[in-house]
Amino acid sequence: MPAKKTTPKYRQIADHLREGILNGTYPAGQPLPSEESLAEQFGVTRPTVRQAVAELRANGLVEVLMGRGMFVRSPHGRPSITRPRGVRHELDGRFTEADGLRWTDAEEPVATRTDAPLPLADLLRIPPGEPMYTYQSLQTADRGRLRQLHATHVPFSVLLGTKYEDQAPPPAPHLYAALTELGHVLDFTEYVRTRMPLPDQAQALRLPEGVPMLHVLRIAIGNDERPVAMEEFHLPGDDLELMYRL
Amino acid sequence: MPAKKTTPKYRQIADHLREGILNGTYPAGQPLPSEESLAEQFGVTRPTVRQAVAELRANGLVEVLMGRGMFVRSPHGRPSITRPRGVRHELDGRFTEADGLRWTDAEEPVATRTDAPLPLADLLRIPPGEPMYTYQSLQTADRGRLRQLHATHVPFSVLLGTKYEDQAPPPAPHLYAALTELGHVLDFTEYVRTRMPLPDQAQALRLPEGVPMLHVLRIAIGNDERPVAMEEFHLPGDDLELMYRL
DNA sequence: AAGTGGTCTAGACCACAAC
DNA sequence: TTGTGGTCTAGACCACTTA
Repeated sequence: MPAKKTTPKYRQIADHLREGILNGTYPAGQPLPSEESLAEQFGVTRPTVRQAVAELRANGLVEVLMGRGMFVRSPHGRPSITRPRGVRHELDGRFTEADGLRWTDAEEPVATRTDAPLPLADLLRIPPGEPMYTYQSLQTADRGRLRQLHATHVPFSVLLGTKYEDQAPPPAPHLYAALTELGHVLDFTEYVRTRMPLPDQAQALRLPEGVPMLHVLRIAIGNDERPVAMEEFHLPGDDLELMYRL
Repeated sequence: MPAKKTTPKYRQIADHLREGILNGTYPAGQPLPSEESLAEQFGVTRPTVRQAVAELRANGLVEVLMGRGMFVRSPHGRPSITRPRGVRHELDGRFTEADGLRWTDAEEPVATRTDAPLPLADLLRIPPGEPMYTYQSLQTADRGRLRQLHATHVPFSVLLGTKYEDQAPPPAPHLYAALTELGHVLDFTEYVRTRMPLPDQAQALRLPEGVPMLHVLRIAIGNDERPVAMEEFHLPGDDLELMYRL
C-alpha cells in the first residue's frame, strides 16, 4: 500500500500564502509578512521561504519591491483596457484600428530583408526561407502607458511586378492602402496565442514577473485567397483583454 | 559615475542556457547538461544552477522529468491546434461550435446558484452579487487529448417570467436554443485574456510548468442589446491558437 | 547501482529603501 | 541605522528512473 508522500514544506507555505491571497486574508496591494517572519512562523530557513515565494512570483500572484517587501498582486478583476480588434477601411482609403488607438513608434522602424521562418511561412503560404520585408518596432500609446511590440511582414513575391519591387513598401497600416492601390481587396484574420515573454520582451513591455504575453498574428488575405501580408503584435497579458465580435 | 553592477552568476547561467536553446545549441527535446556538470562548468554550487534553471522553467523553456533530466521545450513553432472561434445556428435550431469539436464533460455538470462576482457582473450588466445559474465542468475532446475548463452563467433576472423560473435551464450550447425559443435573437462577443494557471487549473488542463492559459469570455447578447448569458473557457496556452475572422 | 533532480539547513555577505 | 529582499556556499539526505 503506497504511503502518502508528505507535501514539501515550501509547498505548504506557498499554499498557505496563495489561499490567503485568494480569500482576502492577504489583500491585494498589501505586503506579505517578511521572509524572516515567515521562516520563523513555519519553522524553516529563509531559502525555503524564498522557494515558496518564487512559485507565487512565477504565477503573477506576488510582486517583490527591492528593499520594501513582497506585495500581493491582483490578477482578478476585469482588465482596465479592452481592445476591440478590427481594421477599418476609411473613406479616404486609409486603414485604421477598430479600437481607435493611435500608436507611435519608439524609434523609426526600418525595412529589413529577412527569410521567412517556418511558422510565419506556414501562415503566409510561402516556402520557408522565402525573403520578406520586415518592420519591427516598439510602439506606445496613451502617453506611454500602453505598449506593444509590432511587426509587419510582406513576402517579396507579393510585390513582384509592382512599383515596390525596387522601393520598400510602408509598414502597416499604410501598407494596406498601398496593397489596395495595387488592386487587392483585403480580408483579415487574426490568430491569438499566449506565452511567457523572453527577458527583452518583458523589459520592452514593462511586464512584471509572472505575467504572460498575448501574441496576435493578423493575416491580410488579398485576391484569390492569397495571404499578402502579416502583422504581429506582442501585447502585455495583464490588465488587457481583446474583444472580438463573432 | 555609477559602476556597472555585476550580473549574478545564476543569471549568467540562465542567459547561457536560454541563448543555447534559442539558437539551436541545445535543440528542442534534447536534454540539457546535468545540474552537477553545469555547476562544475560554471564553478558554482548546485543551488545556484537550480536558481538559473528555475527561471527557464517558469518561462516554459525547460521541462524537467524527475530522475531523467532537464529537457528543452519548443514554444517556437506554430501551434498544432487552431480553433476557429464562432457559434453556428444550425437549421434544426441547435447551436454548435465553429471549430466543429465535440466536447464531453468529464463529470455531469450541475446547476449551482452563485452570486455574480464583480468582473462577471460588469460584463453581464447586472449588479454585483446578483444571483446566477452557473455550470462548471472539465471538458475533453479528441479522445482526451484536448482539454478545457468550461462554465456557463445565466443571471436569474434573464429567466424571470419564463418557464426557467422554476426549472434550471440547460448549460450552453443548449442554453442558446432555449433562449432562442424564448424569443431572443442572439449575438456573440468574445473577450480574450491570458494569465498563469492556479495549481488546480494546471492539473486539470495538464499544463506543463511555465505555460499560461487563454481565458475566453463569450457574452451572448439578446434583444435590446441586453447580455443574457456568458460562457467562460480556460484553455491551455501551449500548442493552441484561436482564430478570428475580422 | 548509478545518475538524475527534489528538498532543506545554517549560515554569510551584499544591495536597496525608508526612517 | 534598520529592515527588507538578493546572492551564494557547502554540504546533507531523499526520491525517482534507468540499467
